[in-house]
Amino acid sequence: MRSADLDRVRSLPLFSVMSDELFKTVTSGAFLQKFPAGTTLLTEGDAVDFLYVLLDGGVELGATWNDKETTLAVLRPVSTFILAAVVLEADALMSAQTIERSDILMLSGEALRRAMKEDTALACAVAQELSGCYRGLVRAIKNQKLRGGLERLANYLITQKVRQGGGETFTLPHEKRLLASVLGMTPENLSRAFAAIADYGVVINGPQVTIARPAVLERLAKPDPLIDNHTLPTTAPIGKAQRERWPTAQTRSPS
Amino acid sequence: MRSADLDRVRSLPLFSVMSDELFKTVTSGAFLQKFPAGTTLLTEGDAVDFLYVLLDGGVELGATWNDKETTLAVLRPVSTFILAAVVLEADALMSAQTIERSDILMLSGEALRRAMKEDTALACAVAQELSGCYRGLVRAIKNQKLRGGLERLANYLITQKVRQGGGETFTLPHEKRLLASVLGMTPENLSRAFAAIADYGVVINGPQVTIARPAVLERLAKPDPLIDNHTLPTTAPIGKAQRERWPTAQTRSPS
DNA sequence: CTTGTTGATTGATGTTTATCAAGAGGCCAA
DNA sequence: TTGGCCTCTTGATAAACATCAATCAACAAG
Repeated sequence: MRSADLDRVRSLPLFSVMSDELFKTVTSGAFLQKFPAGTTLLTEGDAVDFLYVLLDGGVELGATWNDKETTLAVLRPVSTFILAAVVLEADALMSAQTIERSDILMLSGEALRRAMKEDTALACAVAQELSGCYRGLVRAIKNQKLRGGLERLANYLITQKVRQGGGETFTLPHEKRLLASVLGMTPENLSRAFAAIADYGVVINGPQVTIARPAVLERLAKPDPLIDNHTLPTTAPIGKAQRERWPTAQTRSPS
Repeated sequence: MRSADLDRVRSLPLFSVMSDELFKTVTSGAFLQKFPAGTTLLTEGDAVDFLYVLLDGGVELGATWNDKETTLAVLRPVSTFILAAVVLEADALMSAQTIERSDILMLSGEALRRAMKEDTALACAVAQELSGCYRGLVRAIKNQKLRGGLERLANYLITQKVRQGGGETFTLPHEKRLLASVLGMTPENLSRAFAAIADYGVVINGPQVTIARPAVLERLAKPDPLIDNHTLPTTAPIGKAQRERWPTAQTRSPS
């Protein structure tokens, strides 16, 4: 494994607190793998043997029931995933699939669990990471249960705008098909929602989105810090271990 | 505080791993309070200074946006809540309100955070608890995004039946008004759903529910271990630290 | 007993969302 | 270039869900 990749892992809050030797122990049995787009890394119900770390590319976490499918999160580097299942040694509740060619580091779950028992700082870091993930899910449920489709889209656009620097125009990071699944609607309905949101000063041009009248859009979206996590274009790797961290909200590739 | 209450706290997975002295330290600054029904313990956005432990009664965790309200979970004894906010020293994302007269133990969040740093076993227990909570939320989102209202009700009824011993008839644990909020629908719609589910062999009589033809109801509900957590009428306090623990799924009053 | 309150139910109606179907445009490989 | 495939879009229709209004039963307070 390239040392640059190791450094990126090391800079994650989870691993930055570990001693060098423990880090070596945990990563010794690890391997880095490259996957093409569309690869299923994990299917819901599978036993989970590894903690995954997305170093490059993109991963969708999804779930299925009764021939319906939905997306729970889209991950960008650098993110860990299925930490909760690793901690509990439980089966996965979500499936994971690459959406682009991706570099993924796989760490032995067993080794991580052992390391937690020996290193309080690591165990605390895991607890903090899980807390951040938990709060991200609380936000997601509130978003889903309290808002309608158009409102979810409006808030999504505002969040994207902030995360991409706050400029008037930005680019949708995924296919609209996938976005629809994230937002909990059908692709057809997302199309109509995009058409409807034009009335609020949003201009769509393929993947390019321009928010012409932010004030008008905000009056529709009513963004709320208790639901939307706008705070993530921070440049520093980690301000404090305080900040809420949820997969989809992870620090962008730091370099 | 009564020693019986302390014992109940001690038997929680979170606290059973602590040494006696550490447990004393953490609980020394704690106080037990009795609240009448309908008391707001915490409003979303509030700073969180305490870890709460519900010893008796019931608590609703809810959230609000734009004059709409929804229930994220209903807790029964013995349950802890807002652990994630305590770990991150963050503001609450949910409100907490008693739904009955309740006994609630409040532990200093500060003390708990300090204890985590000193006791690996505690930090690991917190990580496991949070993992369980996280997975509970994953289940909740899947339930919400993948199923329709009638399906959610059907699965709720099956879950209640199992948790109450599996008999043909059982009692709804809350007002229907609250149940509707948990299931993500209006009270009116829940009423209609109850009427509709009669076709599947479910007889409603006030709060009494009889599932006359379980097989028929299951064909509608299609319960799935990756969404529904049926496994909780266990008598033992804790089988292993393995079992998934989510507030609403907490061990019932042990005595 | 009467009154007021609250939760539950039912009906009528409108909105939101899903489904089915069709077509436009881009992209890749033969 | 052509044909096939995919995404996105649009329209027509149906199902699901919310809202508004009214009624009823249960219950507590006067």
